[in-house]
Amino acid sequence: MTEFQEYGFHGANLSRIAQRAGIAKGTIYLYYDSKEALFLAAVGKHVVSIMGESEAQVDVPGGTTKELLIHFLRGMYNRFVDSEAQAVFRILIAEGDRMPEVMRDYHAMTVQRGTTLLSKILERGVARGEVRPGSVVRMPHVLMAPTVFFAVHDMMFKNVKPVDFDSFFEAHIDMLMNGCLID
Amino acid sequence: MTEFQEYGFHGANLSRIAQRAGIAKGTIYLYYDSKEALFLAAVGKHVVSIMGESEAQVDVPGGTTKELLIHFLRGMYNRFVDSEAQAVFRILIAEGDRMPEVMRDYHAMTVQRGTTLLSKILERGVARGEVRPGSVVRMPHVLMAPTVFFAVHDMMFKNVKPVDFDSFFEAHIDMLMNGCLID
DNA sequence: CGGCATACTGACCGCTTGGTCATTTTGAGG
DNA sequence: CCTCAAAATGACCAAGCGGTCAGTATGCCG
Repeated sequence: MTEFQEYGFHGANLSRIAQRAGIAKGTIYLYYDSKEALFLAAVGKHVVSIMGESEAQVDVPGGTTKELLIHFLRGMYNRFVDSEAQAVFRILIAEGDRMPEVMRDYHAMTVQRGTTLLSKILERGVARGEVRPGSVVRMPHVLMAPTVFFAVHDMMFKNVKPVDFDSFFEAHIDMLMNGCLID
Repeated sequence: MTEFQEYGFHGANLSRIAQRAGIAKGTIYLYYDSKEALFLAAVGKHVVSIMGESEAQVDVPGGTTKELLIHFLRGMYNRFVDSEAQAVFRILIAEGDRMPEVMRDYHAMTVQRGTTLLSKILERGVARGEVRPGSVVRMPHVLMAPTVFFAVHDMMFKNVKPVDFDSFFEAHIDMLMNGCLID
């Protein structure tokens, strides 16, 4: 995965992968038919592992909607800050077109799952009178958008001008709770 | 650019690039020293062109803060929906590490410029009593995060489960204006 | 210890491709 | 129509890499 992330699919070198793994190049072919098969296996494995963590998130504790949202979003940030998850994310942005079925899985494990859970939290919040019904409830994607932004910004500009996580998270929560305009 | 976007740096093929350009492979080397030089030139040119458009955005018309924000954000979405801008964005995510100085330029032309302008709008809004001061004003990144999310989602999942732009934009504006919680 | 199957190795092969350069084409000026 | 310099060409080369396979190491069992 590291090799693929650093060099991309074409740039990745099987001799180097073998070296990193502490085995000989030929050994790879005892377990995988081709470079592509190895690549798909590596990506697929990590997509599954993300699903596992996401699954655990579904068991949210009781509490106010605000608490639930903070808990859920913090979990998302944690997952994205993880460098292996970021490696998968990055490589799927770059080379996802070559593997539509992996992209379907990835979508199901990330966006689909995330919006589903957010919808549950929000609808529960509407029922409790804690959440204002409206377009945000119908499009929960916008609530997790800053998470993705942070991950992308981190990948691209970590060495140019990093963004402080705590301030960003605070602003994220502040925005989704109150907005920034006075009506 | 198209070739690099489709195959990545390593996967891009100079014969094919020449063919697309309607010239012979050798001709490339009359103008560029190497594949890398060609790549950097292509990316650099598009980074500059994005700067140009961004520059134009600085001339915001007068109006309420809400109007200014909508105008500014709509401009950002338009820029990101453009397929060439997306190609540059995608390739910089994938291969930005190999060209730190390009990344610095790109950061200046996008995030830096965007946050600077947003800050101006917000501070003006605070002065006019239209904007609630707080962490969002200090971290305007979160206001443009959904734009980046939309672009990334579009790149990755266009063929899996596209998101309707109008609904998304509406939710974005709704969130930044009002938040979604009732306090 | 010996026999044997399984796992592993890395030198090797053939193909692809970045890069070169002797040769050809172009077109401006006389 | 000729000359000649600048531009363009594409066959060619060398290097690198995905993939193979004959040979070697390992370790279980009788």
